[in-house]
Amino acid sequence: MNKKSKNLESAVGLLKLLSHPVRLSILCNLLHKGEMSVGDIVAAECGAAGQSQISQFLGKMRSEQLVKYRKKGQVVFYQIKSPEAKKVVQALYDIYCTQ
Amino acid sequence: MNKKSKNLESAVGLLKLLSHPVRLSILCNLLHKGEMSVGDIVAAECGAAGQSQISQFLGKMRSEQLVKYRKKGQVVFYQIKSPEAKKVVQALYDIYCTQ
DNA sequence: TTAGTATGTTACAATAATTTAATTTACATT
DNA sequence: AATGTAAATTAAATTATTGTAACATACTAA
Repeated sequence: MNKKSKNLESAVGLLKLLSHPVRLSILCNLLHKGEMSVGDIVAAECGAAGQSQISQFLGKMRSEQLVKYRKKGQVVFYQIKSPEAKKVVQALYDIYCTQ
Repeated sequence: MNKKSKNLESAVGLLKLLSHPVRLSILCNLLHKGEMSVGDIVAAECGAAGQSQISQFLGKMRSEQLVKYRKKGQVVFYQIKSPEAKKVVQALYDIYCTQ
């Protein structure tokens, strides 16, 4: 696989993970708050997704190295791990959420 | 629908269109060349997608206002129309294609 | 130990996206 | 008119994503 294809696939891999309103919203919240517990993440989505779906999304983003977590007691805190994800989410925020 | 949801949906709409290696590659080429004929676009993909699929992708991106076209004889030239798309593709290029 | 709370996992139905081939339309050339 | 070329359309099969419910695990507190 040449370099161009690898870059494309990396970018597309990230874009696919960002291409869901709940996942993007979670990442946007994490970007601005730094760290959130799963409970806070679920609450912040205001019913747009249930606990199970959000846990699945977090699991996927974790397995793709987009986010990392730490556990304190029974509470799990997530934050964004990927610098590329941070940059793209910030760019989207600048484009769509500042007027 | 509140403003946050609208912003999210707009961003996700764009991201979904960018989330395919051939579509992203087309947009990246258009960004840097300014304008390309469908024939040139198909050729630039080097077999990664056929004429039919590329035409379908262009049709979708046209209907979503991401690109615009002009016709000269039987040749159709495309260019990027959406400023948001330009910004995000450029951001991805900066992140993944400069070292 | 029992019960409660936080989070994760599994399985499956529903929906959407992708791929491919065949066909069609529009224009150009002989 | 007949042929060739550029691009678009349609349709069908395949594959991927999403949404939902039920269940499981891990920790906490009574």
